[in-house]
Amino acid sequence: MTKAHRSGCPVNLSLEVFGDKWSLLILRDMIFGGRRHFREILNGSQEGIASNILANRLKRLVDLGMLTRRDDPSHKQKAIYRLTEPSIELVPIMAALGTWGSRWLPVTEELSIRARVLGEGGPELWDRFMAELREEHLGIPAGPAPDGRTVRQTLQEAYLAVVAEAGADSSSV
Amino acid sequence: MTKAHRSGCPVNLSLEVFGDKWSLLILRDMIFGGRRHFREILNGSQEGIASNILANRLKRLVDLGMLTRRDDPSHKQKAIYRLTEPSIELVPIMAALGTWGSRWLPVTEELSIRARVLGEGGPELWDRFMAELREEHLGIPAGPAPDGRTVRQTLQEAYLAVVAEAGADSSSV
DNA sequence: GCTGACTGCTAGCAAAATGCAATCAGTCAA
DNA sequence: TTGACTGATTGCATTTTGCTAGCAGTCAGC
Repeated sequence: MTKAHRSGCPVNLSLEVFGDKWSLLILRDMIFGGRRHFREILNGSQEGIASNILANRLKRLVDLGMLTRRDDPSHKQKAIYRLTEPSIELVPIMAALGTWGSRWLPVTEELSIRARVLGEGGPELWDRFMAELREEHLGIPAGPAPDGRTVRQTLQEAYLAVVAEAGADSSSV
Repeated sequence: MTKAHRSGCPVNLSLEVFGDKWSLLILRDMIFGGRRHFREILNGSQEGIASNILANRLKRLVDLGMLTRRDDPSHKQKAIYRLTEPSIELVPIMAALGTWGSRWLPVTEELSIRARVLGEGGPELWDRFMAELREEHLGIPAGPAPDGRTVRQTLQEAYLAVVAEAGADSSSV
């Protein structure tokens, strides 16, 4: 099943895992948006992923060990997708991508504020965020938050502040 | 010509620039391998890019402002591709990708030693490397190297040390 | 001059991936 | 029993990729 790798270079192998247009966006929504169900990801995506692509990518990411899939006890047809340690450790990459994109690309203020806050927080904030993701997805206690708020809450508040300041109408996330 | 963006999210926009299987590898070879000519990239690539894909990607990266193209005075048909400030600032992303890939994927020791050294060097080393790239590609003096060697030389020496230790036959880069 | 290696880059074509819309069978609350 | 919802699947047109071959022009050496 596993196709041969093009090379043993870490950058290349990383690209073989998430070097397509969708995989990293799915992981982004799971990491920052807290999404864990198929429909949550499908409908919550700003970019509008197609359901067949999403199904394909979820399967692939599970096969690659980036996600795990389990049945949701509350609904026999529902599946819960969880991050694994490798995907949790994408946080620094997400931060680097967000910082770079915010600097050089035509980002919108609402959608880049999280990236900026995370980037400015530096490795300490990333570590804290990863600890919280481990608690959420792997059941490993993270301990109390230094400032009483989770990192995701902090990011969300920054986002909401921008939205409120920017104007009136907005609803997502 | 410019197609509409899927969203203003920095991660998404970054992926629209280099979220394919080849663009980032081309930039990797230019950054770490010092390659600046079409054939250098084509033949030096461990992964074996096809010439039409390379031509397409180079054109695209120039259009996007990630590279510049100029004629080589030494040969009327030769072109020199140079990094721009945005692509030079991919160094932290490359470092993060390299660190993550080295930890979680089946990398080869020879091809991952550079990533490890760069990752362990941290932001100071990245800054120094970027300064050297600015000198090389933009003509902005970098000042003397702290230890008398360029970062690329340091990485290359680490690579050669691994190759020498590992066995006998090797030639690339 | 002539040759032969080299320059960036194209052409042709099969295979694979993507995008889009419709649809599926099963589940659950009301 | 209805109707909304679950994670997917199907079919089909379009786009992208991968591979092989080849292009016209350039240059060094003889």
